[in-house]
Amino acid sequence: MKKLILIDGNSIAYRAFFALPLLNNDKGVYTNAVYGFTTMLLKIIQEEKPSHMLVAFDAGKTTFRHKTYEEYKGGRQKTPPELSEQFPLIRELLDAFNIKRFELDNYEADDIIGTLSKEAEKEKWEVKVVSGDKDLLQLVSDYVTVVLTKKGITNVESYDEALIDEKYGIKPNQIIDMKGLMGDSSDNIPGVPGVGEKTALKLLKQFGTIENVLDSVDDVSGKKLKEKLIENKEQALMSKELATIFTEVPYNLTLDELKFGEYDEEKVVSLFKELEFKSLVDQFDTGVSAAEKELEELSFDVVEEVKEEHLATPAAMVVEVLDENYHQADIAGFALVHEKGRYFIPTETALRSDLFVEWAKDETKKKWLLDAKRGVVVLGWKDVLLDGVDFDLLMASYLLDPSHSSHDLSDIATRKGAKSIQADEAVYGKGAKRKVPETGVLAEHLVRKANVIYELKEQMEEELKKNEQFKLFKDLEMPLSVVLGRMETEGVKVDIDQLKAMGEDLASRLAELEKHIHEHAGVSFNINSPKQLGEVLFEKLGLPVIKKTKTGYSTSADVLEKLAEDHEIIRHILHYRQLGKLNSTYIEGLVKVTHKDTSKIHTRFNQALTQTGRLSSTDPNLQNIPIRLEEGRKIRKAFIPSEEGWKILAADYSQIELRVLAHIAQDEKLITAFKEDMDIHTKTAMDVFHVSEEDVTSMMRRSAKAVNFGIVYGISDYGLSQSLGITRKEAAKFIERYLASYPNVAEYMERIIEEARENGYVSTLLNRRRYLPELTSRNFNQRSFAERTAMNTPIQGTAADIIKKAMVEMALRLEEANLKSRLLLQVHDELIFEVPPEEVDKMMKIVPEVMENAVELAVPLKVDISAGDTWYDAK
DNA sequence: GCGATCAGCGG
DNA sequence: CTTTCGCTGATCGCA
Repeated sequence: MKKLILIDGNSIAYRAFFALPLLNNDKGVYTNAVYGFTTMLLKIIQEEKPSHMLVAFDAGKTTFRHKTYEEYKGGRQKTPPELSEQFPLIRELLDAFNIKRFELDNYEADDIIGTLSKEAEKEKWEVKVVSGDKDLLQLVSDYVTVVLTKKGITNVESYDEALIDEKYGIKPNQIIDMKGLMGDSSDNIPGVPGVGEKTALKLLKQFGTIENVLDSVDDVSGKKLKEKLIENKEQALMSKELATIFTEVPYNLTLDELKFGEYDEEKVVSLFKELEFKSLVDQFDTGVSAAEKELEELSFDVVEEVKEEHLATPAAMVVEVLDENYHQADIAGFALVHEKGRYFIPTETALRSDLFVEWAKDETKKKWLLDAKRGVVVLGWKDVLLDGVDFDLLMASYLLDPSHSSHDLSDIATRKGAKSIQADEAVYGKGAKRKVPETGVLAEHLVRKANVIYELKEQMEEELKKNEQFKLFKDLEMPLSVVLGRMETEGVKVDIDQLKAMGEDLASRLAELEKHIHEHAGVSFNINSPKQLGEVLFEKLGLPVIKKTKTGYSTSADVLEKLAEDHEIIRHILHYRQLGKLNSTYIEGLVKVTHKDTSKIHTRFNQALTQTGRLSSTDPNLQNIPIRLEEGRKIRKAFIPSEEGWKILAADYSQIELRVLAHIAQDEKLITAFKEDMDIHTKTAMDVFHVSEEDVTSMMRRSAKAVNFGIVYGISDYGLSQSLGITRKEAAKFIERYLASYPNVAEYMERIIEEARENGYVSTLLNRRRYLPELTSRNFNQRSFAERTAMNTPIQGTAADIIKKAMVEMALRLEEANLKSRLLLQVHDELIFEVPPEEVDKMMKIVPEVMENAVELAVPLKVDISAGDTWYDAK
């Protein structure tokens, strides 16, 4: 049975506004109407569990009713600004809940609601109309009830025909007659003077309709009343007309589009947080989360010995690892769900079973997982090969919408309307308290997880196909996860002794620097504490305060550099910072994660995190090993091949993002520049400053480079001003000049924003998507950010697509050619391999060829490659 | 033991 | 008032 809720948005917002004191959040935004609206909404959702929902709003000031009666709604107080500023927030709220909202020029919310309720009624849907306006009662029928607010906002009363009869003694369709007679001061509907509710009802009980009253006016008792009725005949009829809800509003919605159900819980909670609806955040976290929902019964078997019947294809599979870091981690257990049943298999039972191990490595046995790489790698460490991964729910969820910060199975289940399951955190606990629960609890949880994967596979693939992302999913990200898994498991060899030697050197130099700094300061303090350092510099030494953070003085490097002339201590501090960073993050950090026996580092690439499609690397992050300063670059000397005599080979795309930009903007100037393999920053300087190549100064090139940098990373004029040390205005002018020099780029920037606003998302060459709802935000910062994102994501994302494609292709080539060379790392535009000496020449040819031909663009892709004994030497 | 804050590395 | 991101480490206040 379908159940449609129709909400009179304006009416409820008004009610909420006047019912509640003027709350505001710490940014000074009034939120009381939003709050009231939200509580009402949550209550309705919880109590009514609607399948469909719509909130209607009044559109402009005038409606078709004004043609009938100019003074319609005349004399009304203007909407207080404290309320009108809350409407955009209410809209945002509804969007977060994925509730359709609708307004239409010339019509009131009532008319929209009336039209849709009639429509739904025809389909025999149950309809609930929510409003504070009694006018709506005219819509009540066998299928339609009207919920009116009584006092406050959540105190409501549901009107069906019986209740209307009880209260007024009339039928719903007589409400308009009642209004016609008695009028409505709030809408400035005149009615018949002297007739109030009592008289109106009395007349209607006797005559049924206004028309009948007027026709039989002679039978009306009371001389005065009779006169008034005759005198105001036209006015009464007009008033009835005004009060009549128009039920044939032209609209372009189908009832199905009003479907309510899936929405982004995170988005809602984050909006609540922004609005400071603390109680709602709490209530929401527990009240709507899967944890509190009653879980349906689910039968399953605990496998004691793996038999044929436990293994089928396709099968949803859970390989549970509690440690966040899955390298060399313990497996808590397995679950399999397929057509033959649902099973929990204890770790040992599975791993000692030849049947299971054979099934796992059989690529014809299709497995569906969440985070396949995790499963593959953890089993790999136990020498169990997992092949035949046919579907990865994590990748699917990420590609469909990368914006979700959690791709925890319970969150995906909630979002996608699958059977709800408990969050891992609720089952295992978090932080130090995280532990494996008793077997029964664990088994059930894992089986439920596998069950959800099984349930969602088709739906997710359909969604991917609908978005034309299936190829991206199946031919790029899925194979890539296998490649990444191998890279992670292989690891990178580290010369630990060298690392330690560098550490000792750094430690002694740091001690020396510390001594100097304390002497200069005349006091011993912790240099690593920005708080203490700030006190010393700005209070004790009285240096000028250049920038403040929200908790105190800023002591960041750019601030310190400005103070370098003022005091000798600054140089030492900067140097201390530099060495300290190297020592703690890179030396100590890397030593800590280097495997004792093998001297290898196993990072993890997160393939489902960034909004642009880039990878990230953790535990440790091997994508930010120093290179710019020689001192730091030396760290790379410690990254060595894992086998004697092998080489490290590094291949990086030259200016891949700007080449991608040239391609998508189809900018002839840029395309030519790349075809001729010019130095792109020099070229940009030439174009922006209108000078010839010889006249480009280093300052010009630096500025041009910063602008190019800004284009690639989507920074603001403020960001550019910071990086160039100029004013925001000057930075804005630079950008302007850049865009004037490359009109096609300017056109692209405008086009992509427009397109994103229309579609709600931007996409990359290979159809990766990023949704940008903030493009319509009323908040300048949010909107500007979304606009820069719209411009930048197709560029950075396409570059990510390209290198990912090259990686998959490369893995294939290595296998086909039976090469021993191994891909070790990816650093956004760079691939690092280790290569046996006899393959170096071959690889120096193959790698650039594969990378440069990963896709075909309007410009050539260029790859620089070099080999050396260490990562440092591969430059 | 945890989260917030500041700082700094890479692309 | 806040302006590429993602990751890590040190400090500090709080429980």
